Amino acid sequence: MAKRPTIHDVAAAAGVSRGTVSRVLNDDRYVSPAAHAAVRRAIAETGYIVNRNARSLVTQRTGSVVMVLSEPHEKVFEDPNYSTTIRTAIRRLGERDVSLVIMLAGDDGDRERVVRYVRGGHADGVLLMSTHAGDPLVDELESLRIPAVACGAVIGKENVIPYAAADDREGARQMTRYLVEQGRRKIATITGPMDTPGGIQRLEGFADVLGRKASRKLIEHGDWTQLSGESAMARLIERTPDLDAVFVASDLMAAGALSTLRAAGRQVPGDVAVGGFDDSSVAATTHPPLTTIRQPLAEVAEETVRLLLTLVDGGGPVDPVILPTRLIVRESA
Amino acid sequence: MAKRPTIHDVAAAAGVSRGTVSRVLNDDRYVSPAAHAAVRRAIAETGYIVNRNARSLVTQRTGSVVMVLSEPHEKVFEDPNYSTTIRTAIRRLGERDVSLVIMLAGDDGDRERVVRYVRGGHADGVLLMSTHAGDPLVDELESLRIPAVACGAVIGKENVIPYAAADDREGARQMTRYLVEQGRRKIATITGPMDTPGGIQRLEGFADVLGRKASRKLIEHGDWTQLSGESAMARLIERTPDLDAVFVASDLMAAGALSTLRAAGRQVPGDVAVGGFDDSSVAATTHPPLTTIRQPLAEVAEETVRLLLTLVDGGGPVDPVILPTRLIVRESA
DNA sequence: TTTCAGTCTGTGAACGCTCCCAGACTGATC
DNA sequence: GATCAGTCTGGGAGCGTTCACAGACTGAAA
Repeated sequence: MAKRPTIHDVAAAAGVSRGTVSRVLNDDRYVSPAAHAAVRRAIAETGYIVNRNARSLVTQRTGSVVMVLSEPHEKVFEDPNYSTTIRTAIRRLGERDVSLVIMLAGDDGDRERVVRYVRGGHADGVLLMSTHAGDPLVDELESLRIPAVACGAVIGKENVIPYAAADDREGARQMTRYLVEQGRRKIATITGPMDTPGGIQRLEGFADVLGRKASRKLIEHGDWTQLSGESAMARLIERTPDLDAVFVASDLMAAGALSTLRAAGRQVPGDVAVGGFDDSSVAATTHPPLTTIRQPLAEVAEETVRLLLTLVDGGGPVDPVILPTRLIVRESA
Repeated sequence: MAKRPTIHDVAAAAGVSRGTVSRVLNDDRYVSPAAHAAVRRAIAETGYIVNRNARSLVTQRTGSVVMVLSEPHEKVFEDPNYSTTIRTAIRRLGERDVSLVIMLAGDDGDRERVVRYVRGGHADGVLLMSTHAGDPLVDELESLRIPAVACGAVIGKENVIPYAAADDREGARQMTRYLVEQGRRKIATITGPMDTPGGIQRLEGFADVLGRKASRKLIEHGDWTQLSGESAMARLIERTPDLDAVFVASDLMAAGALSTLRAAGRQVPGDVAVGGFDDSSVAATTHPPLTTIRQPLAEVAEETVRLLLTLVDGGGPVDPVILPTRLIVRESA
């Protein structure tokens, strides 16, 4: 392979200096139309491409951001929602010619690698995914003063790490209200982990609507996995056999709840109505298909990226963005 | 934030020259134990981290590889299998301190961006995912002579792009044999797209077992999506109402086939046995749970990464790796 | 005519690293 | 004590950019 052309080669081909080429490359002021045209032509002729390493060396900017997935290894991606977010982020960043590096932060070794990466100046910004409350990584990033945003709030850091998120609380209210309207009287809930915004806020929304009817014995906690949905449902029907509805804080857990109910001989929605949350891809494949709350995942991802790019460009402090959810009625409720 | 320490600072702190520090950093020969210790200590004290840009500028190596997802935008990630592959790749690469950049290659604009990225020397290698037959990107990468491997064969380029893959053909044979052993007589199949290895080879395996009984009218094609599974199944039962089994080349399509069968009033597995492929996460949530073929996805991903790193390290030509599949019996067959 | 602001261009000096070469120092061998 | 191979170290050059600055040229205003 022939050696790659450098800015010198372009300058020579265009009959101008390095400086002028650089100015054209960076859309700087003060380049005559003639010089501009000559440089453009020379770039096309030589097939020149800027060397980002050389550029980064002097600008201290990398043209890439890192997405950090803070889940224990086994769980990463278990939630199909990740896919949408990643895809959307790549696309939006790509349009701005920013590339996306993905790193895991499931254990201390991983976290150290992330910190080293960021401290090494290899990313202009950090996009946090599913970061749990108290994650030490957040403090470290904060002290490095690198632009950071989160997709979904970081509990306890809502005022430090800007974020975009779906309106979990209102979404939970929508579903709970719907169950009430359908005439359900004994409504239980299976929540997510209580150190995640989805876990906390979806329970709050549930309680907002039911008030004191949301008794402790009608609440069980899961960890977003299907298996945890199964066992939480089992505990609920054992404790309150006459419940007639359950709001499950994620579709995957709802799928688990459905199998438990089926195994227990309860008809859905005849005996028990089941409401999910997410409108993820499993929602359509369960039997019966899940009535659920759709989160505008793509929009959340887009907003997250927008926030990050604003920060990276020095666009000053930004406010969290909360996007509305929507009830999707299928057959389970 | 204080300016980041450079190799000069470390050298000064250790009382040696830049050259010696660089030698320690790169595990070069000829460094005295004393100098080595002094440098290590100085690195710890100063909190020094190498600047990869500066290093790349001279070594022409980046310490990162790019994963290219060659699917039309809407489809990327639809298949939950992506998640496993990405996660595994990140982890294995991370262990070697190689970072992973993900790019989309769904349209020409995307492809051009990928080529520019690679031509710009920003990656040491390319990991292709689900690349279709005839993708122009492959030729371009070939001409750039950058190490490239694929996760799953690239049709028509099997001898050019090394790959790791599950044994699709044998997997299809396993399932078909199983259906025959269960006493099924009229066995149909829903294939994947015929420009993908999974589409082609799973059909071949099916035909291997059934011989001339695999008549054209028992074959329908899908595009991996659930919807395509639904409609393919509808065409099959219309054309051959007395079929008693169907081998579907992916779990997602099988989920679609299940709903069509249910809507048509056929009992599964009573009237019609359904066999899937992938053992992806949907396989357990369908009703009834899918009997399917498990692909060793994580191992495939690991092998793919290993191949790539071997190439990147100049480890010479490598051979494709084919890994065995396994029948998972649940309830649908 | 002079002055001046505005426009445009070229050049040297970084950025932080690795590579290579020259040279110093060891100890063993002739 | 000279030679030599092996070990170890320092420093100059260069990787491909951007940035700051100096200087040249314009045309309009004083």
